[in-house]
Amino acid sequence: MLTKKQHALLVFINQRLTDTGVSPSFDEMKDALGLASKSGIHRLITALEERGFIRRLPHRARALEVIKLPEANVPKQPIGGFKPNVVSNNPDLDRPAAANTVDIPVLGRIAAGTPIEAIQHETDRFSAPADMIGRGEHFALTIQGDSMVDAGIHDGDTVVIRRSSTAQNGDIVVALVDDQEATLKRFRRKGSTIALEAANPEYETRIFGPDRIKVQGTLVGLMRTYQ
Amino acid sequence: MLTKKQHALLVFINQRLTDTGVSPSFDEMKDALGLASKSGIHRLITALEERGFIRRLPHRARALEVIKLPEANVPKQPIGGFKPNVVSNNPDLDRPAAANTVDIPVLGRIAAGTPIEAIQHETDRFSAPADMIGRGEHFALTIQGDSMVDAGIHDGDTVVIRRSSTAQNGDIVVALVDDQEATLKRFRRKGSTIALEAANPEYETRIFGPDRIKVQGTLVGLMRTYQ
DNA sequence: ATACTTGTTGTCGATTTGTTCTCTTATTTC
DNA sequence: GAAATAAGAGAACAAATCGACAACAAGTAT
Repeated sequence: MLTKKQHALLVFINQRLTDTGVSPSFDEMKDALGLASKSGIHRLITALEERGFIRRLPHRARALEVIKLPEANVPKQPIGGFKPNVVSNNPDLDRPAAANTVDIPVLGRIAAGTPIEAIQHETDRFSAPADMIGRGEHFALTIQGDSMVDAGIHDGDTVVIRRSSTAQNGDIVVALVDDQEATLKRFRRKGSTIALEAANPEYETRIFGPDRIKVQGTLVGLMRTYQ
Repeated sequence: MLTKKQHALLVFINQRLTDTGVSPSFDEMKDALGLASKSGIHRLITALEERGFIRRLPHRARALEVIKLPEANVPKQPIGGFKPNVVSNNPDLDRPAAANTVDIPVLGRIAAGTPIEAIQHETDRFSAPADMIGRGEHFALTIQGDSMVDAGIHDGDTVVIRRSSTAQNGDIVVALVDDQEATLKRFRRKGSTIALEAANPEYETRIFGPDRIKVQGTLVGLMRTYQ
């Protein structure tokens, strides 16, 4: 899963994080790996993020977070090492995700109105109540736009989606149109075409040939925070 | 995840909070970090809040709360350390289990339409994401009726309420009318009267004298499950 | 041969940090 | 309740630190 360099960097980042609580900067990482420039680090970080080992806030300094470690039993037991009262240096990792919640990734924003872009990388994590999650793979998205207001889905809401490539008539789904735009709409199959209906009279229902639409998942939950 | 300064400030705030139970003021933080001005503190606080380490009440003095600490196992065990009859003033931190959730009671159903009855006893428990919960006591209710649909609150939704006896104009609140009926409505004070507005043209706004209404809490979150 | 990983150099713009000041809002005090 | 004081919010400026990225070269495994 990881190359040596990627692994080495991940271990270093984790080390620093658990030791000091402060993310290393690109320069510090560069020195730690004995490189002459930060560019290599940049690529390694991108790769680690892509593979889901770390998360970072874009355009923020020292904003790295390790979200999982490679299964490898990194023999990190420092020889005389002992860890005072700390079971793990990364509680988020071993906790089988709290009794009644399931930790799922937030994969970005999705247009309820005019589609913006396909689903991106993980941008955050989110704990959803277990009873909202059935079996299968789930993820969350943040709603942008108001095309689904009549279904009680407002701008800024977070929706929980169960990954699935099929849908029943009437389901609200995340659909990928022409492998390009992802949008949240009500799914309806009409004869040999597929209609994506908004839940807002100001938006029109769009009808496509079945080959232009790929269902990414179906809506299973919604959360909103006021204030 | 944090820069040195952010980390240093977070540690300081946590220190003060666990030592004295009182948030440090911006000036005290400024002195603690050896700065000449509070502005820097302001930005650091903003960054910490953005990263989810602290929470604060806007426009309130000394209203900080640490909601998580960096993974670092800061060896903060005061040498002869002992904790005076306080397990911790920050339950969120020692609770080893529940990741980012807070367990709150569900106190029954509430009418969004015609009020049914006052809030009953606990009927269930519910795990809400921590970021939905601010400070204070919270509880959940299940919505019955459709008087708030235009606010995106539908029949069957679960709402999270922060217990409070006051509300700002425009807040959605749980109001007890004549000590009898509990209802979820938008709160608006008009002169010496209180208006409870539905978010559905089919329902009328009801206006009461201030002595007939008791605010029970304000709406802070909403969850819905499809399927 | 081809694709991928790794190293390096160097540029450019963004973020972080420290300061000074001004304003608005809370909290106290009289 | 009014005035005085304490806090917090935030704009503006400068300097240092940082991260994003393009381009080119070299090593490696398929």
